[in-house]
Amino acid sequence: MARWVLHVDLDQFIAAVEVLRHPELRGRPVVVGGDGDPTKRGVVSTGSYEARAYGVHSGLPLRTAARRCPDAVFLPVDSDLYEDVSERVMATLREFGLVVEVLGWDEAFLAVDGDPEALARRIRDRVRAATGLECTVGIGENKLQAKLATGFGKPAGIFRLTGETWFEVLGDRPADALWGIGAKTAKRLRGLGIGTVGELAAADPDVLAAELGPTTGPWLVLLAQGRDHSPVSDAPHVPRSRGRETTYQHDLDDWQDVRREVARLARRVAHDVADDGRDIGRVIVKVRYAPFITRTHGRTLEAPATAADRIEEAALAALDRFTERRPVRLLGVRAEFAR
DNA sequence: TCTGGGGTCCTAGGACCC
DNA sequence: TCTGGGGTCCTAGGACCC
Repeated sequence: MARWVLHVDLDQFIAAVEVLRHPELRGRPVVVGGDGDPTKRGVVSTGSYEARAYGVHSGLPLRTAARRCPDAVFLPVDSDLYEDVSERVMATLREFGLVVEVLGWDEAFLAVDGDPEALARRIRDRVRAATGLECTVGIGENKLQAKLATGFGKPAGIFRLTGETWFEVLGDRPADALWGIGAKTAKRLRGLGIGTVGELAAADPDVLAAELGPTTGPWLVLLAQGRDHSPVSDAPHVPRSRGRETTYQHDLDDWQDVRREVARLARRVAHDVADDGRDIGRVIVKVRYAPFITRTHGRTLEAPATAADRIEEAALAALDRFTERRPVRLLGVRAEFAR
């Protein structure tokens, strides 16, 4: 087991990629999201640091972003481009001959020995030379520490967080500073008198097990203590499911349209999974009614299959389990691989 | 005209079985 | 006198992350 874990995280990745191909935008507030039209339904994928200064962050509705930062340049999401650039970044990381675990487009863990700061600097320089992109490197004794460290190194910095400095750095921070605790869990914890990372680290795992579940409760305590034994792994990822969903610019009122759209999404999913030849065991349909009420129903296939007809059939059968006929703003179809 | 799209994992309740 | 108890599977929903 390597002594150190590095977490490499590209700075404002999507916005940075767009600035690379539109150099005239450097230094301006750039917001990437949806189809680039901030009057439509959609959210911000990434804002440049200049945009973030106006309170424009990932997940913010585009319309709100346009109000907060009217001078921003709005651009559509170009997934294919980001995928290509991401591949180049990951290839650059693999050149170091270490175990590299990729996490999404713009993050990776590396298992390393030796002087981690020296290696972090070399990585940062290599990524910049190869792609023109800046990254931040977090250093820890495990993935959790490394991941949290990165937040303190941004932008373009290097930060080390260990068992020794964990509580000094994080002890007084709110629990949702941790990787895996969001707003909802933080609120439930506050209801139990647990506000900070330090308080969570000292909590009774049995009490949290009773409150939050047998796995989640004790895991949260370990999380707050900065403990994590999960290995850095470069094993290829085997997907569990594949789905497609669409938010409509105008709600669908006619159930005939809903049926047609579900069939279309199902065939798209079938096309997506056709190449890898793995059987589908179950199909789940998601309906988000206006204003924002989401329901799901699924259908297990009689026998696992790959044929588009079977997947469409299962999706329509799942759709039949929805009884409410109210306006629909989003439809989704997800196929789960058998086994 | 607030609130994307692609995922993963966990929980809880009911069915079912011995 | 109440009417076990445990295990597993299935399903819908919740929460989180990038």
